[in-house]
Amino acid sequence: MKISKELLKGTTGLVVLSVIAEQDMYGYQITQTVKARSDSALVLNEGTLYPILHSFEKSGYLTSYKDGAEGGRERKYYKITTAGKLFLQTHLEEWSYFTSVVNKVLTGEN
Amino acid sequence: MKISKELLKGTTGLVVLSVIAEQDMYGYQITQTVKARSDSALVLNEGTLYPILHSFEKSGYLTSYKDGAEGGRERKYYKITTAGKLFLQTHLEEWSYFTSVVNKVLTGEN
DNA sequence: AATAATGCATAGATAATCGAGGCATCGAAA
DNA sequence: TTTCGATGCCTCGATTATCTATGCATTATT
Repeated sequence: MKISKELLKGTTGLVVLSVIAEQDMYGYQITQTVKARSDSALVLNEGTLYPILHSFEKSGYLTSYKDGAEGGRERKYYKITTAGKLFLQTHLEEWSYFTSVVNKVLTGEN
Repeated sequence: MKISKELLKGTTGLVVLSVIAEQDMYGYQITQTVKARSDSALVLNEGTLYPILHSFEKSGYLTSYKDGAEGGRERKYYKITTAGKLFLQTHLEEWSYFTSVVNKVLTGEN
């Protein structure tokens, strides 16, 4: 098993996909969800989030649709695709493997 | 507790410092040690490793000395300093916290 | 009326890592 | 003996994830 560059460089994409996988979400909602769940340890900058959403949509991992909520203002919701679920699953395994391997090195096991 | 940018971007420095903390090591030895311990999952590029060693030395986390081994060729050994140990300790805690927080978000806990 | 929060988006700067190269020594195989 | 892979250190330019800053609009609060 080999760890991809993207995962080594950051877990942002993984985090974003995983919260959308639970339920359709719009950008601002994603930032708030991640922040809340991480006790404010993980903060998604908009300058980071939106390009990721756009690139995932372009890659076919997400689709988007506009919705006006309950008579309120319009939001852009993202929904995970089948390809996105597959991508998420492999990268979740990769993350798990990555952390175990790093911990192995850090603790000096061999 | 706040996660530093460096940790978010990579664990390379952490891994490097932690292996040197166990015993003095030279560059090539570090790459081989990390590779062996990680079942070849983590590979330190020389273009990544050497700049890190130099910057850690400049920051006072490492000192270096030349040694000819057992009548063999000369190698440049790195040794961790007290400041380096402190740096390592805080960043180990940070890594641990970071992974727990990411896992929390990924598993949907709240 | 003003301000903070919500909501989407992009552009330029920053910085970690990569890929490729340079150069030298050493041991083993051909 | 020569050639080639492994060892050993190093630097430079390119790539790319992320950050900071900005723009603009709507909504709720004070």
